[in-house]
Amino acid sequence: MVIRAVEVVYISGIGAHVGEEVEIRGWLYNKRSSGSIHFLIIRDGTGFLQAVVAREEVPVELFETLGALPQESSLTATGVVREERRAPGGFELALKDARIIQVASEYPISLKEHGVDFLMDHRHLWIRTPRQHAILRIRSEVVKACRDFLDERGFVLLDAPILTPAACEGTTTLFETDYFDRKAYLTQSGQLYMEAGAMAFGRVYCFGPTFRAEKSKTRRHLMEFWMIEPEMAFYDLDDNMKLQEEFVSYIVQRVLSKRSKELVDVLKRDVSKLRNVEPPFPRISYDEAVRILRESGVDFQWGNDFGGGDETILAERFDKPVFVHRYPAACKAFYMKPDPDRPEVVLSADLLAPEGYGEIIGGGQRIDDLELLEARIKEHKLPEEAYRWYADIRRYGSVPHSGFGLGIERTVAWICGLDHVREAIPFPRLLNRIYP
RNA sequence: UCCCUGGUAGCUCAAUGGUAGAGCAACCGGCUGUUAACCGGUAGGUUGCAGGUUCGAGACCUGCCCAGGGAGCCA
Repeated sequence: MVIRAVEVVYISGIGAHVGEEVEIRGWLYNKRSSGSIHFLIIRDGTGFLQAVVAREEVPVELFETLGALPQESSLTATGVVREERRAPGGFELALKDARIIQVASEYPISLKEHGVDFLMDHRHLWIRTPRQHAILRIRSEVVKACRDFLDERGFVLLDAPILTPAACEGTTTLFETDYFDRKAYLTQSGQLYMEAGAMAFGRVYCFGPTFRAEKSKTRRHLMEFWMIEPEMAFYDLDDNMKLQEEFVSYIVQRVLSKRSKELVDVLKRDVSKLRNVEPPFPRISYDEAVRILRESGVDFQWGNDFGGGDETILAERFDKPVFVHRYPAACKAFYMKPDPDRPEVVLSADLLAPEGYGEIIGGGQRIDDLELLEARIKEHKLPEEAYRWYADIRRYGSVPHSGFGLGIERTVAWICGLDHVREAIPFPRLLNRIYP
């Protein structure tokens, strides 16, 4: 049994150990020196702490070793915690002893500015910095909030497969792979499987990566992104939107209450724009959206889908996320239920985030009539055999049902105020970029 | 696939068609409260690649490669 002389603590909880001798374990983030006194900034994953090394208080060899230690070297340090106004964070460690675990090679990421390409090539190291910590911690909180919200309401997590036999929506380009001499595709949505799940469990959701082989090159696109997709039996379009606004509000308020430090201190986010994200959200129809665009001087043809610029114009009209419902059927996937009052539009709703972050949710009520679904599968020239199980859902106890998919990275980018979704995921897959 | 912008030291960037430079990082030295510490010094270059124009090209022209932003498509 190892007997430790001092308690090992994490920097995040250092304030509870003032006056005590503790050990911290981590990496050298930065150091400064005045000749006879070194200031080591040590990070341990939970935070950053300044350790003070005074020449007269440690052995000469240790003083010199620490003074020459390269950035990101790993070490343990022991000393007494004290409050100190001059130290970043308000506390510091009066270092008594340290053990170097590894002397790092020359570290590529300096504390000065770097370009995006360079940082992306070093993403595995970039995630060690405070800004990336803030973003990725918020991502972690967003995911937890999503799951807590649904779990508390009795939803069942039902994981969807990633390898699929055919396109879910038949529109976007899929990544193809070999499945023992047959073709298989990386999923672009778990929704179809969730519809089966909703008929089994009532309310379900899946959460996982989805893949789109589109050659998109914008700040809103990733080839691989994470989506949470709830699906509810006996929900119509209005029930669906009501759930969504509660869901999104819950996520935003959770991040505001648990991660405001990251949001405000590190990311400098203007949180006043997030505070009023509470139900209800405004709802406009596709027709109204077209009217708004035309009033704004956009030459927009009824029947087209909105572009990124159009979405920004619409979202700018409101200080909350806004629903755009009842799109033309031609814009949407084959399984969307037509509006009984106007068959040329479907009972879909997209949720547009404010401040130009675009569509964060796409969803709608699904076709529950077997004949109509089969007709749509034919119209879209989809392989009927592959969709046989999907049609079965309408064959055995069909009920009205709805669902939606929320894109995690776009949601995180919006909440954090990022200018690109690539920072909202630990290791982004971008067009022409699959390293690291 | 298309449009726009860019590619110079490890990194971030300068350089009227006329001797390729600075800051940071590295290395050597100095400094007892630093805050992306600071001060002095050393070293560091096939200017993305291939052609062309010119007495002379990092700069101008052509092609290609790579990256960034946007369009289309989407969450």
